[in-house]
Amino acid sequence: MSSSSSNDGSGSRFAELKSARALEEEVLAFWKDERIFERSLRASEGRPSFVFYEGPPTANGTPHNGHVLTRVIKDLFPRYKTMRGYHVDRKAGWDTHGLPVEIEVEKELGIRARGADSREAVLAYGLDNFAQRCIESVFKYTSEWEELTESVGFWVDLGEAYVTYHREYVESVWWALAELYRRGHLYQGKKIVWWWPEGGTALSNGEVGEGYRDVDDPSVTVRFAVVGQPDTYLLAWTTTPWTLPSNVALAVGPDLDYTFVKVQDGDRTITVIAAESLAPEGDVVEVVKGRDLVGWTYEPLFAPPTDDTANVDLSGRSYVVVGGEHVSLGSGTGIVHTAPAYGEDDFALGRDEGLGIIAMVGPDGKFVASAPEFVRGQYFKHADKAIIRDLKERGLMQHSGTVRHSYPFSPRSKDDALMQLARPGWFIGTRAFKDQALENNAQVNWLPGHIQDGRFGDFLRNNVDWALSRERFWGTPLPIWQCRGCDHEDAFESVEALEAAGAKGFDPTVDPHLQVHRPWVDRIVVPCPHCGGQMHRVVEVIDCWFDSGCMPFAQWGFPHRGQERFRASFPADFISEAVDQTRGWFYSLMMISTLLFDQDTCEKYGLGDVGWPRPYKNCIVLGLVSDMDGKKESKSVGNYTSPHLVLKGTMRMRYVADDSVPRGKVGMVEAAVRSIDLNPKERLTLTATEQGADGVPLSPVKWPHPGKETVALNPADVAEAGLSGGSCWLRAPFEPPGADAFRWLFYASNPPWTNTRLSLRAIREGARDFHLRLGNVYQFFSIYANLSDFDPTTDTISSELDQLDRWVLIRCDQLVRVVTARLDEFLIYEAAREIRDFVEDLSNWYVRRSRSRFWGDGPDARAALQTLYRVLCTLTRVIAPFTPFLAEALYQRLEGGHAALPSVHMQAWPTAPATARDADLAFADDMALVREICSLGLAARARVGVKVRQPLRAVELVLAEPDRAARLSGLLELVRDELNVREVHFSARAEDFVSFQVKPDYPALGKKLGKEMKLCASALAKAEGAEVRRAILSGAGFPVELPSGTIHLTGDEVRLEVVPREGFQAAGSASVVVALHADLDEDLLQEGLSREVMNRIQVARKDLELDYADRIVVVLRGDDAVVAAVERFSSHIARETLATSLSVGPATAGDEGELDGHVFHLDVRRA
RNA sequence: GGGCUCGUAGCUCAGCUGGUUAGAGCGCGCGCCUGAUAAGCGCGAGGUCGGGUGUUCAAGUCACCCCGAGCCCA
Repeated sequence: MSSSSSNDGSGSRFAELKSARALEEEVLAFWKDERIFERSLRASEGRPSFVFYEGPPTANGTPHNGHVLTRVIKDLFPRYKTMRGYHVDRKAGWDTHGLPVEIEVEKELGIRARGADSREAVLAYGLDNFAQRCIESVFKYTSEWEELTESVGFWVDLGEAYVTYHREYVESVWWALAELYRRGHLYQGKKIVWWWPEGGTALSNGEVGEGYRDVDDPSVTVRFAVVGQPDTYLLAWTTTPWTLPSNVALAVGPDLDYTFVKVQDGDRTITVIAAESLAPEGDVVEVVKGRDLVGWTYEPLFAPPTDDTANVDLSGRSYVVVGGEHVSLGSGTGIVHTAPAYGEDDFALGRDEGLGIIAMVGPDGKFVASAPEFVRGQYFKHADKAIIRDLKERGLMQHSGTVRHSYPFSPRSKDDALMQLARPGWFIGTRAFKDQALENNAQVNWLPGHIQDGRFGDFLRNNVDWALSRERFWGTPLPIWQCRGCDHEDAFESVEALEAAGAKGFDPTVDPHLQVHRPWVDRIVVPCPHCGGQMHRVVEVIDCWFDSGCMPFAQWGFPHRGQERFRASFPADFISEAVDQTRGWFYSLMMISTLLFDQDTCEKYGLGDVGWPRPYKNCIVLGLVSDMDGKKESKSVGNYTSPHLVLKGTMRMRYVADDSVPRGKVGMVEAAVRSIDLNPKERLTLTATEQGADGVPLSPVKWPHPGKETVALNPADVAEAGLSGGSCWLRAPFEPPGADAFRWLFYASNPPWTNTRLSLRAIREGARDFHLRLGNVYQFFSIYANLSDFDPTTDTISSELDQLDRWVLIRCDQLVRVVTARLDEFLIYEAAREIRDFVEDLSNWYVRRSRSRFWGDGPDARAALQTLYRVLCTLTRVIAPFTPFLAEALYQRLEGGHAALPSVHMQAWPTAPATARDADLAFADDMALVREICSLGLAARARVGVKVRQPLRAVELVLAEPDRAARLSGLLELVRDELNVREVHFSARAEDFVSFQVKPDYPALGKKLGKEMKLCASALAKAEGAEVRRAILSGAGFPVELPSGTIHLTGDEVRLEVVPREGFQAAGSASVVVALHADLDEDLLQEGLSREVMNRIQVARKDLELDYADRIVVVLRGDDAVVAAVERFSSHIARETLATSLSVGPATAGDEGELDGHVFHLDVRRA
């Protein structure tokens, strides 16, 4: 591209803009060939840096529209800040560890059988091989990610990407862990976790959150027989009967009221105890406080286990009533069944109250050997029924039913229910740092602001220690080695540290990245410095959120290497991810940096005084991408707009052949049909390959969801398109909107933190508003610039500016000023709207009103070209961060031939005076009023019913503020032209056809008058408007009687408005009334007729498909009126229509044409 | 069940610290323009600002309650 593009065969300096797709391909090729991204980075080296952190996505799934959103938001600020003179490193990253990867591999290996113990299967497969497969899987979709990244124009350094499984990265994470260990923040403990028995692992909060689903579970109220009080029972409620055999206590609220109620149970009467408000119907015997029950004991429901398969520890108290603050009256009976092995509150209570513990269900999800015989060996979820039956038979069941509630399942295997389980594991003591984290949080600039005290602050305030360890395989290994001989243990921060401690067992034949992973790392043993025994690594790997939270330093391998890079890039100025990362990356980043980079560490590594916030200063929290109806987009639901369709106009789908689909139709879910939004005549084209030329035209039709990324087709259409193998291509019947339009939707349709309703339709609509309009302006410019050989390097702008030129330049300055301010505040949406409004003004007022100026060849035409050129050049820079392709294409066309820098993205951001001059502001106001006048004038014309082509004698303007008239005088020519009237004047007899209304200026008077405001308003309403106006204009002020005395209203305290009186051809707003003189005389009619003739000639020009500059020869005939009109305006007509000759004569016999009721014949040909 | 966000025209959304004809774009209807033309422009019709109760001279805007949606958490 570059300068050669200005010479693309047409010989024109300013080349045409292509379709979005062609243009984007052109620009991508240019960026690649000229290595523009690299050069922009190199060119900005040494400048102050603006630090951006890329949150690593995981590449083992295909990218979707949510990723497009994050990528385009992330791209905007680095581009902007680069133009503003900063150096912005953009190091890509990949998240490569964790359960999702393991699951994917297990699926591939076919060992992901439901309910089976996948741990055993993985171990049987061999961890060496498994790890290899994980590495391969991690980058399974890399090419798709890279392609999408590139095609939406996200400039990020993929070549230098950090990868969380790389040895350098792992060693940084090890360092962080070793630091925490040394400071005592990393400890081994026991904790209730959500446990996935089939997977043999605990799940993180995030993972658990994904798996919640509404299900029907048992809802049972059980009787616990009170010791020493025959036929008296405590009632406790649970939805997990399988935990009842592990019950060791009942919890009551000490301050709650409990009643003893006599109820009938078959043929006996028993007494049951429950919270007063939740007790069953019956005779109330007694009411006591919860604390009165504390210490009571009861019969175990089931015989206590006799061996230790259940990890029984009944050394503490058991089968006893205890007080618990967590007991509420929200549901149940106010008495809480407590099984410390299987619940978080229960566990905490057990710890605080010194309760025993029974774990009748093992980590494999099955009842242990010491469990009651009838459930022994059963899967926990399957045991509920047997337990309920047993309790019923023994008369211990007060009530049993079912309840619908949400319960978590494995997010990776939808049928595997999770259970809570007390597990040993490693934790980070984050709770002790809660206050520091909150302090840190308080300094972050969150967008939107409510995240700070809302979602994120809330999470921090309820902080619990970070359950770090995972009993899995593919993750950063916990770098802790324990001695088997004594209890010595230590944490190692690197391979080097291990070696220094005399570690043995490294396998030099294996890839260095794998050496720091299981199983190889497990083979490394360290001699124990105390007993001379051997230290082995603990088995756990860590939560992969910890990996990503380390990225500020781990991406550079800090502190083992890259110290300089890290120092220069900590903390970040800007990060952004979607709201679902609040408890994910945003949290892990902040917590790790809060803990790790205290003053000592900062001093040690020369980081200086980092302080708060760290590690990010500004964070845009993005909303989700949803379908047209606000439902979360989902490939498996089918309400999904393919990014490929947006970018390339095609999409690859799977298909099912179904003969109930009519021929010529393609079945997809309703939301998808509406998203594509074809009009009734348009069809998608079905082909076997992406480039397939021929194809079968199909119209989308609503269909029950055929499956993930799948459409339903009639078998005959399948055959006709020659499909095989289950996949097909669908092509849209229009030019794809492209990356810029895609980006623009995310910037301009709503603020980024609100959910974006995505559809192809919405993208195309947005593009019309902005791209098409701007493209048209450029096209207009290029036509006339090329025609008149405009040369921006030599043409100079005249010192005396035309009014429109002056106006558009003021507007352009204002645009720069406002967009700069908004972007500095990270307000993308507001900036985008400003741009859109400017483009509207440029096209619809500047260009449209200036059109005739471009036709000539004199100084005014040059001035117009030069002005428009300057505006376009500025605008190109302003839009560069938003729509980088269009901006680059425009830049190359406008400046490519002579620019000092090869790309707009290397250019400096435009500058404008910090504040506008008062005169300019006033001028902009005046122009706004002129536009209002034109709008009202056109409304009045429409009411009168005369076409705009017919000139009218005059308009009269009445301003609410008459002193503005003088300032408008220079702009009235615009009004005259736009409204097609011969004269424009300010009415001398305003009061004849306008009445004045006076209203109080509420903001001004409200504060002053308070309660008297209403009285004042009604007094003004009753007063004669014209009189008030005179009083105010005279300076005396208008007197109003109020209880507190008489006040004189000044011009600042009232608002004068004008209203047209009945009977005039007028339209008005509060500030101006525009009245038309709509009477037509012969003279006006004749001119109108001549305009009709001109119109016919122009239409004929168009029919002949002439070029803009082609000359014509015109022969026309008509009746007397036509001849007279044409003769009178012949030179004008000839000039306007580029006619070299214009002959007119009387109509002859054969003439049948007609013009406004006149006989008319026209003949136009190229001169 | 808890937290956060949101509910303004048929659709997508603006509406600043409360201030008096509640705006825009799209869509729709009518019309205009014709040297940006498979473009451009104008006008118009559409809203009891989710519902209710308060505070205030004044509420789309503030408070409380209710209804509905989305997300997060449990």
